[in-house]
Amino acid sequence: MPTRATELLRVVHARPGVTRADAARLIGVGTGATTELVGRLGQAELLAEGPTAPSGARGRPTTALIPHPRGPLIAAASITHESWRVDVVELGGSILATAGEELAGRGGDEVVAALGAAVRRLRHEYGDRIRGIGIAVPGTVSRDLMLDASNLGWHDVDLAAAWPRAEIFVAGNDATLAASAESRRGMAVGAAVALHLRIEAGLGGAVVDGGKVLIGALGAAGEFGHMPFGDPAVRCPCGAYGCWGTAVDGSALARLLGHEPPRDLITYARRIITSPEPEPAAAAATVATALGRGIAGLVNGLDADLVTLGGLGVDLLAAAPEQLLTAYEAGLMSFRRAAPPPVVPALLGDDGPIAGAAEEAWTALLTRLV
Amino acid sequence: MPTRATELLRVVHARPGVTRADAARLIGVGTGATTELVGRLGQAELLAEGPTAPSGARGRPTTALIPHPRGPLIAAASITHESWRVDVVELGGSILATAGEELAGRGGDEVVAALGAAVRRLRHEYGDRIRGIGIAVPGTVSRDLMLDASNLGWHDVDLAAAWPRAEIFVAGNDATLAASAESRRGMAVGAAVALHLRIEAGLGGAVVDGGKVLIGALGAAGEFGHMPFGDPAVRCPCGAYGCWGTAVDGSALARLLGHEPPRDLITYARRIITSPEPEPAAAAATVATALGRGIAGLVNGLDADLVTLGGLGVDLLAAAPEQLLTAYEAGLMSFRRAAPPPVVPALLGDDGPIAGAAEEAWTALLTRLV
DNA sequence: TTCATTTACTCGGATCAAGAGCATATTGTC
DNA sequence: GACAATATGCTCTTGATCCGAGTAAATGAA
Repeated sequence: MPTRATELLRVVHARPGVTRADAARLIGVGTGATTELVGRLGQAELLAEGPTAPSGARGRPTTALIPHPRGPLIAAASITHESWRVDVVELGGSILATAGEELAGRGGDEVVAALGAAVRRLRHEYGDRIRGIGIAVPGTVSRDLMLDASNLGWHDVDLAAAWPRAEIFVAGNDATLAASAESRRGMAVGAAVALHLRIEAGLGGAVVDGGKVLIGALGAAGEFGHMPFGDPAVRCPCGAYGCWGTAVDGSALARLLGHEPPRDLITYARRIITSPEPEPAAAAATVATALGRGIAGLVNGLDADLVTLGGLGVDLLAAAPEQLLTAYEAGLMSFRRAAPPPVVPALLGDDGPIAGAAEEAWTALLTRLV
Repeated sequence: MPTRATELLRVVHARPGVTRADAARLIGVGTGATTELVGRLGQAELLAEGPTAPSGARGRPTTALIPHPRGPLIAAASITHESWRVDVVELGGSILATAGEELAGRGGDEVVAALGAAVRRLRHEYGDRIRGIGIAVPGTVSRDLMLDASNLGWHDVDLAAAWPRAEIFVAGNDATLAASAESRRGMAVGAAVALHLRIEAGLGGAVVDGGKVLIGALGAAGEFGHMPFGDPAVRCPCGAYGCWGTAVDGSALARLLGHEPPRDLITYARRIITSPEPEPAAAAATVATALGRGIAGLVNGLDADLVTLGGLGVDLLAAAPEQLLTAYEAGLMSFRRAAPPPVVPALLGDDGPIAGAAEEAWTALLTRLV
């Protein structure tokens, strides 16, 4: 078991502003130990106590546990297909500062350098309070922090350059990190097994089991877009045939509509999906059906109790809910049909990846703060 | 973190006979703490010390840590499509006693009652040393320990009747538990993400991530047989279409060969797969291809670094390795093809499920032994 | 004002673990 | 056979953490 101090910090991170008495009950310690704990963590400049709104109940009033004004911070960054951003995040997830700009066609190393410069500026401002960084990227990250983002045409981009020798450095796929955020501060709080699917250029996702994101042996778990749920005749850029991703992303819409595959698949797909015209709508419905069927397969295999959708998945669910959910329920094993796991839009939307980067970095940091 | 005592017991369980000095290094304690720990656990009748083979190296010889002769035990049980069995398992996984018999067509409640009687006899023999039970079953187990085994025609069988009010009671699907065993004492030791697939009547499996088996929200994870990798025209008994299971089990062979689906799918399938005749061999090859393709999809999505096969999967791999592995590699994402995760027969074979039941029960027990 | 209720603080004791220093048991060398 | 080298085990001190019992403080209700 982690130490009581770590447990308390975790509780405050998960529920900032929790009352001291509630927190003590949650981690199961007596009032004596709580005094000692809160005192110690206050001395260490990790926690502070603030006033609580009067509860109206009897008894001595308690205080709220909040992040210390000089406490540690995490830099959370996100690179998307069109921009990058860095936030400074305190215990509990609040954002103290932010910076960012458009990619403007720059290459990966340039973008990482710009991001690194922003991190340095923030570290100058906040000093050693910023203890580490989490980065969400639209691609796969190897163990040695090299990024491959085929959609952006980036290969072997060294993420570590954003903050060499950082004490905490976590990087991950945007879909993976969005899933993490969704399970802690989004729709999937409390879900036993949450499945998050994110369609942007291609289909990615992640499984969160008991609050832990499955990262995979190489950090490439969640590439559900490359499961063969699709048309075996369609070749995927990955080299395999029948990949699900080729049936649900912008390239599928272009194929259905006889268009040339556009350069910006995401913007194109969003335009088609939200189009009121019958032909695009039919294509969207076809794609929604393929999405629903595949979701059912994943729910069958992974026994998820909640599915959250991000990116274009949200648009598809909004545009063709009937087709998506019908295909979904038809694909479920019969014993699941009585209570199909809900398929819902992710709560955090486009902030999911950066929020997840903050969560994962904070999780790593919390194990270090005694 | 778990207490040092628990850590030490875990080390001894994982590597019975480990030397005292090695164990101390593994859990990172000094010799002083080790003396105290081993003394305490010896007093508690959990560990004993035995002689070691002379190492030939200089220095004071150390002792081997072994289970205490009066230490706690676990009953591990397994029900298959043709028999049941109970083992008494000590710390470290050694089997002290065993009992079992054929099912002989009996119903689920009768079988559980017979198993329960065997457990009572063993408890009479070993007394309170037997602290709990783990049961592997060929079906799904709900949270309240009701078993559904459609292959045996059993529904709502109350497993708890085998030992009502047991201190430790874990039950699980045979494939899930075999995966657990394989990851601790089989081929998958050390794998980051191990995928285990088991074909018997239908296809089941499990994912082991960092030593932990994914159990799913309802305890039904690993039903990969119901992912739609198969022919969308084939209806699965589960109600969905295109389930992978329908493409790789005995029913697929029967369909390919134009046979009536036999009553005992497992024995039938094994006969077909191992047949030297060209027609059955071709059917087996077709099925092996479908298996390989689906495995690739799972590896892509879950980022496993090892795949172990159990049940008929072993026979298929032996009968048509070429077809299986070709389809497998063709289905992998291109970046994986340089080093495809190995697909190998499970080491524990038919003992996988019962060994997994023992592992899971021991894991549960180890958290309780101070 | 008084009491019930809830929470916070103080202090003694128990447990656990780390580390220094010393003791012990074996192998290898002279 | 004596001694050095090496590896391990034991004792004791110190410190951190945590629990529980008892006491004090702050609030609402009668």
